[in-house]
Amino acid sequence: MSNTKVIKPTESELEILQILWSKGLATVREVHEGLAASKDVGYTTTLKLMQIMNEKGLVKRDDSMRTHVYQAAVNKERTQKHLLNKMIDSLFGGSPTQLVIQALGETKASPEEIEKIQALLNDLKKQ
Amino acid sequence: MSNTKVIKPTESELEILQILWSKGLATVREVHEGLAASKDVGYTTTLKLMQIMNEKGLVKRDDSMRTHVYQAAVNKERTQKHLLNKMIDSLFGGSPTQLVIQALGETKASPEEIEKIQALLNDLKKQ
DNA sequence: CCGAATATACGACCAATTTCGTATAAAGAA
DNA sequence: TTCTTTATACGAAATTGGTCGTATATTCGG
Repeated sequence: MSNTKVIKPTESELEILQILWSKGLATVREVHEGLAASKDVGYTTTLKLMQIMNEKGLVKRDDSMRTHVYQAAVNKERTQKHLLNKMIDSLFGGSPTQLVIQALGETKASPEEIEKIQALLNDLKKQ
Repeated sequence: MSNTKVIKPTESELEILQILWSKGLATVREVHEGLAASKDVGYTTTLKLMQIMNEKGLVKRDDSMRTHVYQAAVNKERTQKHLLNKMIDSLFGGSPTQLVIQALGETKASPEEIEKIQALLNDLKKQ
């Protein structure tokens, strides 16, 4: 009953999910305006993409009104985690540590953020 | 003169690069056997892929012998970093910290590895 | 009521990726 | 030498992701 499906959004789908995750509910027009802010794309392209995402189960929609209202159907953290794990496996030989080291290597992380991570690490060591 | 090229290997190309990075030098047959261990694929498919990668400059090959010998032409760390940054942008709102937190969240990192990361963080804080 | 604006549906196209069949040449075994 | 195995080259089908045009319906302003 839970979400054991394979999550594999494409690049474009991820962009749309980003917007839906931040907005919660959104119409195609709203999502499209979000996309159009950073790239050049036609309205029907966005529409089609979202229709396909609906078929795939990546989003849900309320089509009881003429203007459909969409929302993400996949959990943000779970999706992040899933893709992250894929990358860890395929690029970092299964070692999350290697990935973390690379990610921190050239980072612009602020001191506060660094301390947040340190706190997390201390917790991890304890158990 | 240096490697400012856009690195964008596909999924399959990444699998092949993994093998080349670990082996250093390898023939198509060797790479193919590596791939075939985990997925079902024909020999000529692997061959074709590697030929294309050669054209793209992702690998180099020595074809002075009948059996060509390949090696990766792109740097492993640079490739990792590049793809990591892409993921940070597209999935974690540009925050490497968020990615790190997710990656550490459910990790199987050993105490030694955690300390390695902590040492790195201390260095980062200093400068 | 009528025309413009705005919505969804849907088919079709294009480019990139992946797949493999087949041709051909070289090497090895008998 | 002759048959089998093992290489590479190459063409082409199949798939997938992304793009958009066009048809059609609904809503809205005047």
